[in-house]
Amino acid sequence: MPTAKSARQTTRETAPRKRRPRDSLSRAVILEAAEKIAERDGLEGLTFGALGTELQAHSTSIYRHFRDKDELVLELIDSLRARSYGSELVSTGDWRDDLRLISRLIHEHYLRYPAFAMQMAARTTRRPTEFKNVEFALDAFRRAGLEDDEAVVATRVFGNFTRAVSALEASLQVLPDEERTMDELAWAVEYRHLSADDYPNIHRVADKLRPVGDPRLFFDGVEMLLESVEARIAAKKRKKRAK
Amino acid sequence: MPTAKSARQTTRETAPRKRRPRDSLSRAVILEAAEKIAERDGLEGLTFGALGTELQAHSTSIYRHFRDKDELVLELIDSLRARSYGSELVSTGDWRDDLRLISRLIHEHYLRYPAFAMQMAARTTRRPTEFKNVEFALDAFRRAGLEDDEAVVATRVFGNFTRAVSALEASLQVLPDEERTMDELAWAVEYRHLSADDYPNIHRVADKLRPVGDPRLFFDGVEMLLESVEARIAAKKRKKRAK
DNA sequence: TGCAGATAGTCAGAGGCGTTGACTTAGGGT
DNA sequence: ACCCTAAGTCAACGCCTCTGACTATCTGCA
Repeated sequence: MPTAKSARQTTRETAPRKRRPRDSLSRAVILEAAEKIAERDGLEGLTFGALGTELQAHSTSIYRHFRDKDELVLELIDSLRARSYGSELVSTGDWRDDLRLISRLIHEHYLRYPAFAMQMAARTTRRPTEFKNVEFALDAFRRAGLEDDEAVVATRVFGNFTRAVSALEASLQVLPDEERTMDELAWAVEYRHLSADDYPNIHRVADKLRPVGDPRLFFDGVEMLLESVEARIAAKKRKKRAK
Repeated sequence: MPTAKSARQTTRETAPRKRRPRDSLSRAVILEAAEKIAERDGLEGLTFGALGTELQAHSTSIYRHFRDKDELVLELIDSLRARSYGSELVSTGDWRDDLRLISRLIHEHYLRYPAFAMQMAARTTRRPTEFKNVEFALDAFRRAGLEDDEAVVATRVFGNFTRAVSALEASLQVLPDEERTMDELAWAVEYRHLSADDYPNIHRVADKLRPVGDPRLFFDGVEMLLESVEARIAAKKRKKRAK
């Protein structure tokens, strides 16, 4: 039974796969298939086995083109990023709207590929898209009225917030359904039943508590950061006038 | 060779393990062993196999006490959390310092167990420590002068920021050394070489750019969030006085 | 024209993981 | 004294990544 050489048929359905023509595989072809799978089944569906069937090739053929899975995933992340945003990043003229725009784009991108979010957030790719983002945010904070030093810190804090919180939300989406709904229900139900003695504040606001994954929270956070910048600038102006 | 029943010796070293006495295993015992392993080898070292050897028990015995690995990990996370900063969470009297305190404690905790950081950040454990944190933050924001609705949003934003950014930093620590140093160097070197035409702002502030993982950025972010709360309260006071 | 090498695709399998179902044995209740 | 039940054990399944040997095919060179 395990003698592989036996059957050779033209049916190309039940028979053992025909050998793929030489040079029909390449990094690009593999990445395309990987993207398809990732979009369809998420990151946990992206296995060498799945890639093999998708490509109609033997799974281990991929090792001829990528050293290991990590190399494949990193490459995939960068190609997704380039495709997803980059063209839409055009200044509105208003520094607040610019920062809202870039954070929204990144947020959307992370949620579109939630399985990759953590990797995207943590790793530096050092490619044009990344440079453009930094430049864009720096420029906005400068136009807001921050000094160079302040703008650098603000850019980094803002960027870390955007990427980290987006990744957090994305990771919630990736959880198996059962766990996610349990977690979400917890806020609605379990928090309501805490005693008023031990948890007076929670007890009082239990109705208003939002689940951690509430998407509005991201934008609330962005607004808070913007407000803090505005406050700092206002303080600066007051000081100047006092002189 | 694989006949397991053969040798029975008193050496308790080379011989096949003796059966563990009944009821010598329990959730608590298993969690203790799991914590030991996690501290020593990280999360990827925490397998049922490792747990088995650590406990001198068969790996699958654990299934008598935990439904699956997820349940075990969640329980572990909460016990780590309780031990790590359950006792230190005492109000200072000042709402700002309280928020600085809790965010610092969580930040430190995440960096102490970087392998768990992402799970800790994303999952709701619905256990006392978690309730206490929410109650503590809610109370601080209320004392700052926010209304209930505002305090709820602020608590969530603040919590998401703290957990997400801490998890991001932790995940950097977990990266293989080679990749991490490459990423860090990039900020110092590569960003300096960008053209002044394409990236005028980056070019100007290149010296001041900090790597994404710079630990000060976390606390800068906390201060920005505090400032935004202060600004909102100040605005509220002004409005009141104007009446 | 034909042969040698290199190289891309194939395959079996090693070794790791979580999880399951059948088993064995020890202790407690009647 | 018995048996029943639950805790611990074990073999095995199915999935994963990755390796080393194999084999077919294409390219360059005589």
